[in-house]
Amino acid sequence: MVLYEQLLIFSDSPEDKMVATQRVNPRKQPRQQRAQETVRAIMQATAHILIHEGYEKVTTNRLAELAGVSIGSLYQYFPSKEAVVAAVLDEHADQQIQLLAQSTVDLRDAPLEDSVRTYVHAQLEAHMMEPQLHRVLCEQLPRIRGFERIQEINAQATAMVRAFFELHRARIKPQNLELAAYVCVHAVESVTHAAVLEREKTIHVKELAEEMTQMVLRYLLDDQPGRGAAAQ
Amino acid sequence: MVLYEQLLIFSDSPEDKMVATQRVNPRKQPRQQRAQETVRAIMQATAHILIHEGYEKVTTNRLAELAGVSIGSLYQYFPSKEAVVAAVLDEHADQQIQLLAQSTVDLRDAPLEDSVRTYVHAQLEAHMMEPQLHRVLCEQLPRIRGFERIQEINAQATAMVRAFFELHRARIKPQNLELAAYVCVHAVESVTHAAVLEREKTIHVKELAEEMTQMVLRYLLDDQPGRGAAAQ
Amino acid sequence: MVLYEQLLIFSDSPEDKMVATQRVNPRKQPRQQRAQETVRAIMQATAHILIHEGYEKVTTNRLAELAGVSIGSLYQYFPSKEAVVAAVLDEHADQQIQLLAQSTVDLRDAPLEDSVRTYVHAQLEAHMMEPQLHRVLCEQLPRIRGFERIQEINAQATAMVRAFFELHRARIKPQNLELAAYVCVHAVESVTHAAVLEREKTIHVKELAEEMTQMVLRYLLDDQPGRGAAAQ
Amino acid sequence: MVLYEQLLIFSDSPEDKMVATQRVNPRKQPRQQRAQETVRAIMQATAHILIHEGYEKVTTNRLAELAGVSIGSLYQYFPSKEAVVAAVLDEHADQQIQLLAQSTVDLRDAPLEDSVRTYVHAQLEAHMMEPQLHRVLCEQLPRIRGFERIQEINAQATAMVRAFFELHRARIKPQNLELAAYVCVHAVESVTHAAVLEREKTIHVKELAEEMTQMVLRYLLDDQPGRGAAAQ
DNA sequence: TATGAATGAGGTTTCATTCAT
DNA sequence: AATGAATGAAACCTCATTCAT
Repeated sequence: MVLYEQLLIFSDSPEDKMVATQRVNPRKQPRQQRAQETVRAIMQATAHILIHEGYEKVTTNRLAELAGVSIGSLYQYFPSKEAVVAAVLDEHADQQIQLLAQSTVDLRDAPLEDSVRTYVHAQLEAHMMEPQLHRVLCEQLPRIRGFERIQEINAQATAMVRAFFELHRARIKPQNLELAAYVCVHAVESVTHAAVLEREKTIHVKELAEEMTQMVLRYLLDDQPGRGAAAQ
Repeated sequence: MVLYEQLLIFSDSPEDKMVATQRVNPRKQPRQQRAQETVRAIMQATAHILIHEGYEKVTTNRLAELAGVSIGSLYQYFPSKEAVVAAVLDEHADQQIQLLAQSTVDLRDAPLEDSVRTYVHAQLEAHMMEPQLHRVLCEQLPRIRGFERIQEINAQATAMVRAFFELHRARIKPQNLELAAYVCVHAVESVTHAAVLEREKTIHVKELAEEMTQMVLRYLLDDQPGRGAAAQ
Repeated sequence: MVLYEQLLIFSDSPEDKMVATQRVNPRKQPRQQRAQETVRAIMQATAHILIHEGYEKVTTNRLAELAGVSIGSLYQYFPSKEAVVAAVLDEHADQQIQLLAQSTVDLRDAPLEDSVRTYVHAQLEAHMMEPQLHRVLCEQLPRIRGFERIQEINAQATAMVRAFFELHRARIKPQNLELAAYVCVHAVESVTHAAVLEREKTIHVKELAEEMTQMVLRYLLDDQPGRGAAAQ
Repeated sequence: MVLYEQLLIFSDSPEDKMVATQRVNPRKQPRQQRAQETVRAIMQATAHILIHEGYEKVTTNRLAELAGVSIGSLYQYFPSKEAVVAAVLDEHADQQIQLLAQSTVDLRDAPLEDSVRTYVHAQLEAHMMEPQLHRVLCEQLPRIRGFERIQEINAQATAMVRAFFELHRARIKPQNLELAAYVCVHAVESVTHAAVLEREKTIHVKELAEEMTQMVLRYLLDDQPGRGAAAQ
């Protein structure tokens, strides 16, 4: 439960999102169902163009056209082009966080080895949701808000992992748990990231996951129990 | 010498660069000194705007104005705005590669422990050259060409590291050297990357370097001789 | 009726024109009346500049300014400068064809002499509609699309005249009716053309028409009935 | 000899051309051989681009590059881009006129039938010299100077033909010789023109020539002696 | 005389956004 | 609420021409 509770910090509750959105979006909230559909259509159109044509091709007029609404309607619900893209980005990030949170529920009592393995797999899965959208958001959108969000997520993940390490402090070799958590989180996140973004699947995902698990465990532990079972 | 020779593969010789540049740049090469100065001024202006105002503020007219040349002169040497930015990017990447190559000369006969430590430090140093420019190139320019270049560099680094692992195969635990090299290169590169990009220097560089070194070594080796000596 | 039906082939019906225009014009069609007026204003401005200043002076900014609309509005309805000019050209050509078609209605049962005379006069009248615009379109616009259109029109006119000759084959001397039609159509068209374009009206139009009629008739017929009546 | 002498009016003598060129070209005349070659290279480059890419693609920088000279050298001998094109146009027109003049030497004592036939053939040949260049000059260059030159040439040809008609007035039916000459010259010129410009050689040149000859002769003469002999 | 670097006015076009309907 | 016509600042880029070397 440790992880679950921590992760919920990331995930904005619906109310939070309203507030957050309102910061970027002074426009009225869609109340009627028709309006909700309009917003959805716009965001889908945005994702579609991002995936298939890239950020440069995202223009508000095109978004509206593809969404089948008028440009005026778009500006009823989004205050600017950036706000539209940010909404798509947020939705994707939220989905990732949800997945990560769900995957790491109830790790409190698990052995360290299993927890690490589960975390690594959760990261991989999270990166592999809608990989095309993920790719374009990572590659092309740092300037909108992506970078901050990723750093923010990683910072929270580091805090969580560090807290988790505290529970197992006795077995863990590195003295500086903060630093150890930082290194582990970033190493796992970015190897995962790189693996997902490289289109050619020369890298077998399961093998990669196990290798990362090994790296983290060997780094953390002096003794390596259960290693034989885990080795590929 | 192993590393040195391999790394020189990255670094385009001046002649290669002429050719490569020409592929993106159908414009004439500056022959007279005056023209060389023009090109330099444009690239410096570009770096300056990238650092201080971001990519969105890079416009050809502003570049020319800041460089103190006419817009026409810019287009004599660069076929497009993207080409100017790409040139800056290339120059920076080349400098990084040079540094990495120089730092890892003569690792052939060194013990594995020292080699890894040297490599990690070289990565850190390479990322810390002109960190502001580095930051903006990483954050804002993936779409120009940065992503491909980074992947390319990492791919070559992986090949190099893998070849290096072969030399020490006897001591190395992971069976799949390709995968091991992949994981190590990406982990080191991206932890480094993340550390450099986070502005707040809460992370002490030397400590971080040592931690990454430990992670890699423990991952690779069954025995950890000299670990006491390496610890700071 | 022969001529009338044939000529209607030239004249695109409104629906056809929509389609044809769309091929050159990926922009949206004006739906509201306001938009129609905008399009009209742009085309009138274009004609005005073409007539009074020539093609070189046609720039999109000037067109928009003279039309009293913004440059953006111009690009809402025309994809390029050339498209604007092409639209003006098409409209003029269509008007000419309409005139020619109307003038040659019901020639089926007329004697050859009258038919030829009517055709010659129709050509003259067609060339004399908006002669200034006609002049500049002919002189300065072959590269937009004018040349193809003229050749196309002449090709269709040749087919029509040839079919007409077949009806009178018995009286017609030249054996190769295709060739005869080709020569007659081009001769009449281009003498007319030259006469209209020469500003100085040293040439009296009526006389010229009669002379061309004589040329064609004498070329076609062995006997020249009614020539005395027609002679000037 | 009548035609020959008249035609020489068209053809500028070398001295005249110097003068004429100087009107458009205040630059120094090439004296050294090297300079002559420069001028030649520029004009050839111009013709090449005109033929293969059209007028829009003619830019002074490209001309200089293709000619293998510096842009500065181009401006030593031509005062403007238009002057370069005009020089090519003039050279071509002069060549056409030369050909026409040579072809119609010694028509003074020939029978009218032969003279007309010779004239028609001469027109055809004149239009078929370098047809690609001819085509582009006619289609794309009216605005430089082409139109005036063509009208001018036709005006002189009309004068000549009219003078020729005077010699044969007794046999010629049309009363208004000026008008008759006008019609004949333009009809022949433009049918020829159209035939040459239509790329598909569906029209057999010899047949066409004979047909035009017949048209002119039948128009001019009441009796048609030797017509049987002429018909192919 | 020849070179080619430099110029910069001015061209075409885009696109985020507004606002009358 | 929805529409879509209109806006216009501002982007990119060309190319005829000049002039220092």
